[in-house]
Amino acid sequence: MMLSRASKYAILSTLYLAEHASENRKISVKVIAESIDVPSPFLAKLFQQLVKGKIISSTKGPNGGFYLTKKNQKKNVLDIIENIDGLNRINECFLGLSECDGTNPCPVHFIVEPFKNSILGKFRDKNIMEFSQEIVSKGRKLTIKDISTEINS
Amino acid sequence: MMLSRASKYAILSTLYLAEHASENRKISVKVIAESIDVPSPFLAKLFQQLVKGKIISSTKGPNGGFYLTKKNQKKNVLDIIENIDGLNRINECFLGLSECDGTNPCPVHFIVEPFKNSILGKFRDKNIMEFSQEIVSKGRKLTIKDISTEINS
DNA sequence: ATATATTAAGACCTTTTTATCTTTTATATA
DNA sequence: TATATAAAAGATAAAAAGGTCTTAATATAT
Repeated sequence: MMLSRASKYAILSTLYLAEHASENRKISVKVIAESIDVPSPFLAKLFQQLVKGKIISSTKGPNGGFYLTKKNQKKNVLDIIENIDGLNRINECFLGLSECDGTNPCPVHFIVEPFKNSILGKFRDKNIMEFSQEIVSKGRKLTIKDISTEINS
Repeated sequence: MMLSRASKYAILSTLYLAEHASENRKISVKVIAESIDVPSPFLAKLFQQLVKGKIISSTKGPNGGFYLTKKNQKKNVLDIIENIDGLNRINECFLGLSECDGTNPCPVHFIVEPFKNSILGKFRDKNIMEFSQEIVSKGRKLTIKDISTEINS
């Protein structure tokens, strides 16, 4: 019931593309990596995979970079998670039981299950673009930059 | 917002002790490891740490093993998690944002937060013994044994 | 055409987590 | 008191996750 760091990076970066990139304003890994403070070679790998999965698009060369086509914009956050982590990970029992369901539930099953449905709904019901627009309209900042570490540097 | 495998093992094994062990019926790592299908040397390490953390107790030698004292029984599941994973891990933002709270929430903050409170409550409000009794009274089996893998072996 | 900017691909490294093995120590009991 | 049994301690190994680097391919602008 949790995302890998890779998935988190992928989600944040794809949402960044949704907000800032377009077919004629492609953005390079380097720029995104710096904006949301993610290691850029690692993000490059993830983006490669997302391109293969047809969740984002890319072109090489000058003024190249990553962006979302109309089709890409219809994908949702769960597609990103599925592409990077697979669906098993997010569906595993919170306490690690192999057989955990309504008939043989773990002690927290009936707390976890509604949450899982709710968050999976959130990740499925809006497409990337709608999801992004909601974030923008509410003025939210999505960054993993740690302010306290900046003070130390 | 997730438990390590180590924490899961520790929780299940401690609950096993709560149900099956007592001061005059100590149980060895080997027996527990087999019952709930956890690697026994790994569990031995975890138990060492839980003993140091005064969450479970042990005695060496013949008829030795692990068990819970009255004091141990008053500990709760969150104490186990804290001892093995620390509390940071379970408190991290679901999407990995460094600053995620009510004022600058991530897109799923208001879904995750109630869940987190609810599950932390569950892990804190009952002590180990009460938690275990609830499981037993409901006839639940806590195992990570995978039935499908047993067919293959 | 050529130079350049950028992704693609894949090998490689590091850290963390999970798991194992070996030796030492404590203790019950015969 | 000797012996067997079980945990404690710590060294080591394997696997997974996270991260880096180098080279190749390719699209674009000039």
